[in-house]
Amino acid sequence: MEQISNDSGWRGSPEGWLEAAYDLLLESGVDTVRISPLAKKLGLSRTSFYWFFKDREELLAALLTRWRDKNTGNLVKQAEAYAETVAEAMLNVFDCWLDKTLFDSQFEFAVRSWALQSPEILAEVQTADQTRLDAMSQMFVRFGYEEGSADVRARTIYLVQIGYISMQTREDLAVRMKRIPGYVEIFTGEAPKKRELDRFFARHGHSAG
Amino acid sequence: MEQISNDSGWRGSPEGWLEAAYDLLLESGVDTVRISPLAKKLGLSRTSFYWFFKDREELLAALLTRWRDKNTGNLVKQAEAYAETVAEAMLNVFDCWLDKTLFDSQFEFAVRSWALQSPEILAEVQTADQTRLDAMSQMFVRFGYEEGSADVRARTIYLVQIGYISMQTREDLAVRMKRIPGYVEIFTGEAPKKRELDRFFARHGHSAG
DNA sequence: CTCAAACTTGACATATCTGTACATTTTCAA
DNA sequence: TTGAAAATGTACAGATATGTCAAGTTTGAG
Repeated sequence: MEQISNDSGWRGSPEGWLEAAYDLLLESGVDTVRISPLAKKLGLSRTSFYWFFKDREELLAALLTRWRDKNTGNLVKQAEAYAETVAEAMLNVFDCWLDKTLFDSQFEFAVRSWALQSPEILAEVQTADQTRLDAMSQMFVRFGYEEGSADVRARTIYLVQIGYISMQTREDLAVRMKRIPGYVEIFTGEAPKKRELDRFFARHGHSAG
Repeated sequence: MEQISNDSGWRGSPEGWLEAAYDLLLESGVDTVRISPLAKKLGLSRTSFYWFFKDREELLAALLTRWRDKNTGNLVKQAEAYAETVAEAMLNVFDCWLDKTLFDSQFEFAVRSWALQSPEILAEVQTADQTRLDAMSQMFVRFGYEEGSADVRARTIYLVQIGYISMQTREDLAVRMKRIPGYVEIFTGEAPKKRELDRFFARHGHSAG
């Protein structure tokens, strides 16, 4: 009855348009997410778009929902995951920064840029920030850090990542991995144990340096 | 011969258009920096713009030059400023984050968002990042930190700030001040001395909490 | 095979931007 | 006070976007 699949003979589909919109958003920002170029890209008539979406706004709203569902959810999950030590807990969070299936950095940046020109989007982003920061702060509290210290540490980790995203650097995985122990030490105040790092590296298909 | 002042009888001026463009850029991103709206805002005819600038591109280039001249310059200067201890050096850098005359955060964010849709701007931003990171890394080296550690610490400070900018939070100065000692401790690995903090707080018209 | 629903399209009406040409007004300086 | 330079405005031509409509085509279920 409610087939959402696309290989059912029809050329267009809500998903098709959404996917194309997503690509364009990441590539060059919301302002370039317009129906005409999208249609050209998909090789479809521009007006066929209106069969699936009421208007451009509805498409953008769908894009935002996609972002909300993915990034915040996984980050919170990782912050709450079981760990024996703070270092391990932190590395669980780090998983997000290295695994695209957990956290989509480019999407994140695109949405944040979008927020610049839309108060509604800004509100969404700030709600997400708060949720994420709370989850991470709680993580530190769980390991005995005092409330205020936990807050600053959670902020530091989060801000470093948001900053990293905002720098739009595309560096080698190896280069980033080399910095991981340093970050863990700065963030927790103590050096991570070798076996904690090994487990982390293994998880990301990287042999310990 | 080359009067650049604006109160010389003429309504328009390159500076007037640039200023308006700057305002709009910070408010709602590059894409909204268009000549028509600018003209409306200034109460001038749209076409009179072309007396001062060849085209829209030239206006945007001027905007970029303004950014480059301000933000990177001051940050590097603060990182190189004299200090007796690391904590003090770091607080010198922190000056940038709290003093709008030293570093324009909103401008910074707007330019970074702009980079999303323009490879040339992206290249500019990445050059700036490298210059700034180098200056801060050098700062740590000056205080005896080992090269690798200095790099990660410089990155941490910088990324936290870029992240903060990207979060677009407009919080109370008092709230931010309360976190300063925590940040210094995380970034340098040791707590700042009371008199270092006092001097910093005084500089920013804030009585020690 | 057929028919209705699912989908596609081209034409239309409208809006907003861009840059150029040229005529007009304003200002300052001789 | 007058005239050239500086600045502004009106009109035009072109590009690109938006959304609606009515008429078409494709698809799968019966």
